[in-house]
Amino acid sequence: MTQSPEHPLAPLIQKLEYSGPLSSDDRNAILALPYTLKSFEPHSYIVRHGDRPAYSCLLRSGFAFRHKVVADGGRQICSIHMKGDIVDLQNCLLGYADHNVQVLTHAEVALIPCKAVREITVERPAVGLAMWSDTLVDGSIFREWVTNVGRRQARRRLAHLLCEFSLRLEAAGLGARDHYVLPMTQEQLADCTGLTPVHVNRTLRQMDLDGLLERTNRAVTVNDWKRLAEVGDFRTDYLHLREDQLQIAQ
Amino acid sequence: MTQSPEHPLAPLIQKLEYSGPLSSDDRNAILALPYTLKSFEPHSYIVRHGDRPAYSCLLRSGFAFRHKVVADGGRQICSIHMKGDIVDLQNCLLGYADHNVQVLTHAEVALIPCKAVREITVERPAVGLAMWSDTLVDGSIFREWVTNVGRRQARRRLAHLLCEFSLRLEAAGLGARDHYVLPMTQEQLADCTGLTPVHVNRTLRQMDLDGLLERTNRAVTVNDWKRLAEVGDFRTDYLHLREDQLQIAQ
DNA sequence: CGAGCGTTTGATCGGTGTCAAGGATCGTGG
DNA sequence: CCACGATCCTTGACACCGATCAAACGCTCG
Repeated sequence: MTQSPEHPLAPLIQKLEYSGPLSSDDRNAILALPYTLKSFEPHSYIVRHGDRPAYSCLLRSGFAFRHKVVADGGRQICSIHMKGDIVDLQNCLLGYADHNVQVLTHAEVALIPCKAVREITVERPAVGLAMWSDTLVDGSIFREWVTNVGRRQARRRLAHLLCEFSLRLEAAGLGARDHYVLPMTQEQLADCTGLTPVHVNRTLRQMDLDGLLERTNRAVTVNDWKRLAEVGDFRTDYLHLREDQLQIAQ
Repeated sequence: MTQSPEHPLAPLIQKLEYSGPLSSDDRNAILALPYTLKSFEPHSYIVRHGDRPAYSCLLRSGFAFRHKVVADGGRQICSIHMKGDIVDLQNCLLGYADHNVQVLTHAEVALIPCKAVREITVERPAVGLAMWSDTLVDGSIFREWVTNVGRRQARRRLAHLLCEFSLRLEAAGLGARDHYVLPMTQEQLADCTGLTPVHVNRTLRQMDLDGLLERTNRAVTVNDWKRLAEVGDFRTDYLHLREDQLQIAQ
């Protein structure tokens, strides 16, 4: 994206500008936030259910996911996060973590003190509004996941999930909607969709046979995005992306 | 609750103080927000998917729910709302509604212009933080719903939903956790849990037979709340209620 | 080359959906 | 005060989607 070495907090600006451009004062205030850099090994936890973290984590590279564990040991993944996402913004205001956050791959993170997050929202209301907007988009995505898991059949569910990834990766500049790297195992896909790994395997295989997509290792190639979106009952609106972030007309 | 006639926006203060007390200046600023009163007949829509509303709706009485419709006509309810909830705060910042909001019962609502909502967050940062917190709690509840619908069996799912209602109603001063009025049909419970009405009926009946609860019309009596919480794999933490709002020790 | 992890596949099981019909309750109007 | 219709609840028989169990296969990385 950038030739010059990127400021560690630059992805945050990019993300917060999803809801509209910020003034240069606002951008500078974001870049002036205090932070500590940290990296996480694959599968390690950023936050555990019950923690009372003093920092917010900005994902600078890699992928992370939120999940909860139920009584019988089952796991449900509630969301996937990528570069630019703040994965535990809520802990700053709510005090304790109500779920786990774990990295998928190796990940680079910037830790921003909660206190600084609260302060910037007071001193620069536009930044506060942008963060609030980001939280609202998060909520919108959760609603779509409730719907996906609650009311769609396996095939649609998986297609929907793949469509969501493709657009979010595209918007974040991490891939193209019809060809991208998805660093998730079938077991993790199962935990996103409330299915079992076995059934995810069969369903993906069938979609593959039907020519909907091709899989090589973890790369996904979508042959006909529009068709996949139809199968997945997928609408882009809930992602609340800007027009110019959706490069190809849907 | 109050002897003197309550200010129409008072429930909003009560709700925003879930995350901590506000100063009297902040409270007065809230009460000074412009608003219009409106009532909705049972089953009528407050907001439809795709709308671009200019107002936020504060629920003053009655119940409402958010829902989405999928390709085959199925409906998924994403959340239930009660007195004090702002049911479409997100539209103020995000521009358009990504889902439907419908009332369950007759409901009294106060419409607050989006502009006024944005302004108060700038002028009174503490109010902005409280609204943001409220959005974050919303998100937490959505995550729990994803988990509930994705990874729990029908019996646990329903028990969990009933536990959530009981605590939220108790916190809002609308009932006791072991006895309350739930104005939902079994079809609506099914749409909350991703089940069919028939299966909800059978499952509730079995819970009734097992002595977990008693149902008369729409009133629910919980015989042993702790046991219901166990069946529902229910933890209170995700609701982010204050200690003093949970009257009975869990 | 072997271990470990993830993927693939088959056989069978079970929880929930579907279809269908009857019963209860409640508001409304004669 | 009763009749009626509408809506919701209840129940049974059966079907099916996805879960479970088990085993083999294929990468990839020491």
